[in-house]
Amino acid sequence: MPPAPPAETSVTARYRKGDEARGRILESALAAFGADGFKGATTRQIAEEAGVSLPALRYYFGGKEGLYLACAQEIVDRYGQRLLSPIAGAWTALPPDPSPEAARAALKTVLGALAELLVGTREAEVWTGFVLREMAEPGPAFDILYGQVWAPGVDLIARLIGWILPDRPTEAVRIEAFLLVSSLTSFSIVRPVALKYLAWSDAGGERLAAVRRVIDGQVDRLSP
Amino acid sequence: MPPAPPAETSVTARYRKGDEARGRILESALAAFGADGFKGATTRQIAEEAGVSLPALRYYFGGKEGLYLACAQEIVDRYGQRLLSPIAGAWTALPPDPSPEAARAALKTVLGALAELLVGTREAEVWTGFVLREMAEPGPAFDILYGQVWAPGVDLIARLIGWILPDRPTEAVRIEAFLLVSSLTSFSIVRPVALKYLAWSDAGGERLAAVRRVIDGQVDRLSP
DNA sequence: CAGAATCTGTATCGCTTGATATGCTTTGGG
DNA sequence: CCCAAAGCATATCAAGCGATACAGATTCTG
Repeated sequence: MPPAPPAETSVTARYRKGDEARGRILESALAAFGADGFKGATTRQIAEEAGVSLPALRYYFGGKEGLYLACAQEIVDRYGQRLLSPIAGAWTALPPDPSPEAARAALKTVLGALAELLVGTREAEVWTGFVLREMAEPGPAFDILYGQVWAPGVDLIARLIGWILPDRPTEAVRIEAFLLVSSLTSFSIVRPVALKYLAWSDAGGERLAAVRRVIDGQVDRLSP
Repeated sequence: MPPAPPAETSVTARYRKGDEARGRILESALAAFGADGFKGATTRQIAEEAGVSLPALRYYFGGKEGLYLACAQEIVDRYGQRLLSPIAGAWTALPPDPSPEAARAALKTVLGALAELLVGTREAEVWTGFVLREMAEPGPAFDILYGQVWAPGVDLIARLIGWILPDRPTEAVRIEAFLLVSSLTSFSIVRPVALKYLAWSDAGGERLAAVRRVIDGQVDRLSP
């Protein structure tokens, strides 16, 4: 039996050095799994990039699969919050039973934040690949990623659309929300294609603004 | 040296049995690469599922990478044609310098065919995974897939949108086309998520019709 | 039917993978 | 200062990987 892997969180501040190593392993594991998938990524590559030896992975995470699940949890904790907070912010700023105009403005805010994260920076590339793989072919981390990242995000957007289009059937609203979010994630997932097709060298600044204008136009045209 | 892998195409009808085996290998390789990626898929698994022995892969395709490239070519030949033909059909039926109304109708036809392939059937699931991986992280098959499947498809759709919105800047039109196509591909790529979120057991019949109505609505609302 | 070309299966090689046994070093509380 | 807990590295294992040497079976041609 392994020497009892440390508990989930450091109870009494613990040893510093260990937590740092743990963080580095998680970081390189996220990149590796996101780029190559569970089977494609190798523990040796992850360990080397994190600057630790191979058995350290087992020490901290119990093994490759434990590391994979820890990555999923890390995405939920870190990026999920980064993603959901602007949504929740726009949400709470909304009056109860808001007008279509108020909902439209909130939707623009939310999608703008999403576009900034997914289109404007490469920050999200690390974990969109991870999430996408799990969504395309459900594995051990599907439930946690779907339930705590994907579904809440799309669902809140669907509700906003529902307020803009009160007469539209719920199913049509949900399809609209699904398509909207999916199209934005593509900018992160197949970024090389987007850049090549649009002849961009990057997707920040004026380019991001152009995407936001297109999205805002789609929101403006959301009408019965 | 290997015993001279057979030429690209059977010059004089050749032996039958060999071509059949070749086809079976290609089929299971498409599924395996699409599901697990290049590194994740194993030659043994491909061979077993195709009902051939391991060295047959080397005999017909030279090795794992040759098989991968042959899969890309197969996608271009088979599905690329299946995808591009309705687009090209709607294209040639269009008068030169068409009116916004004619372009709008053509766009609906094209997107409807695309939706039927990507949303309505699981036929595309095999190769959308393959294409997506290559687009997300360019490998040896990127150029052929981008140049002969992705770019032509999106480009033709962008031109149709350009005719609907003649005053819109080219870049905005291209972004719109990119987002439109990307959103549809999501139905094939992350099908499990789409089905779960919409509480569907499948995406045929009335469900496909619902998606097409939403897309048609988006096309109808394409206006300056 | 003979012989060459084409196809297929067995066995194995060298390598990489994830896992792990074992012992040394570092850390921080008493 | 001491020692138990925590962190870490070397070395190695069994399993699975892609590739391939080689002999046998099959198929078409003349």
